[in-house]
Amino acid sequence: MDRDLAVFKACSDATRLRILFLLTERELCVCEIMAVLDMPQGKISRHLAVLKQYGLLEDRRDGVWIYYALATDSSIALKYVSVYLVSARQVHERVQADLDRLRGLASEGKICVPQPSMALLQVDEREDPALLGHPS
Amino acid sequence: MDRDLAVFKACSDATRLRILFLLTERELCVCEIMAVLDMPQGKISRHLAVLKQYGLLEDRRDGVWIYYALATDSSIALKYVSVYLVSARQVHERVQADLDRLRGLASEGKICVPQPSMALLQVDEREDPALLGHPS
DNA sequence: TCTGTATATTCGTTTTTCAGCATATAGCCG
DNA sequence: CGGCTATATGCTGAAAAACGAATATACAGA
Repeated sequence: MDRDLAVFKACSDATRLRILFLLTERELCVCEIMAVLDMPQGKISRHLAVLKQYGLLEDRRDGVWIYYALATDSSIALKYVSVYLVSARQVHERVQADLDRLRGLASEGKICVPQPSMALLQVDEREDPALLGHPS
Repeated sequence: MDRDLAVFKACSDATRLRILFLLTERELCVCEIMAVLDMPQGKISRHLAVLKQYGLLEDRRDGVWIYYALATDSSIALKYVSVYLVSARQVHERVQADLDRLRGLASEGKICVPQPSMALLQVDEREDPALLGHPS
């Protein structure tokens, strides 16, 4: 039961709930979540750490980036929460807005794939965000 | 989404989760919950108030006693939590123990139904808990 | 109206949680 | 190695949550 309790604790914060909804779309790296929610990096990282510690998320490293994804049912409660997330994501406006923003980032080419370092780009080119492999 | 968040906040406390599991059995009055969980009255009342405020419970008064029951789906999250509660109650040992204790109280006649006041009973009879309409 | 019981609520304190800021770690690439 | 970037973590203060103990309210019955 403690494991289930941990799941509910993990879900009982607005930021974490928004993150969970975002991750129903696909796995995401920290900077993508930062960009969508427009929150400072430390805050996002800490919430991700909580979600991972409580068993809701798994992470994998790809070079410099760390991708987080919804964990595959590690407790009874998580199973039901997962179904809830998928069902409710079409209903809540704020979630819809977050998902739209995420897709917007992706279509602009701001996706987390290994790209040449920003340091390689000329200063002038930095003004065009489409050229960047990553959001700042 | 705020309503769903409230549901998760309500579930993110061990005592409240135990209360919710108990209420999957049937509606209960405060003193029954007190007896099963063996916790002080003020604590139980406050947690019930939180659960009610967050929309998970409804209450009705019957004379001196106030019965609490699971609310009928007031939000998306609550719908899934309700299904979770019913599914998980057979799995968790602590929940089983609580439910057993509840049924034990009921079979001993310690049920919340209007009964003659304890003051009416002779002092000697009080020693036999089966004679009491209510747990103390 | 007075007594006793069931429940709610207030108060003061302790614990937990969260945010912001700064700093540390780790990987990439030159 | 050294610089840059992505991410994690430590610290501190503020806000929220939870508790125990005491008090208040509401109802029943004589």
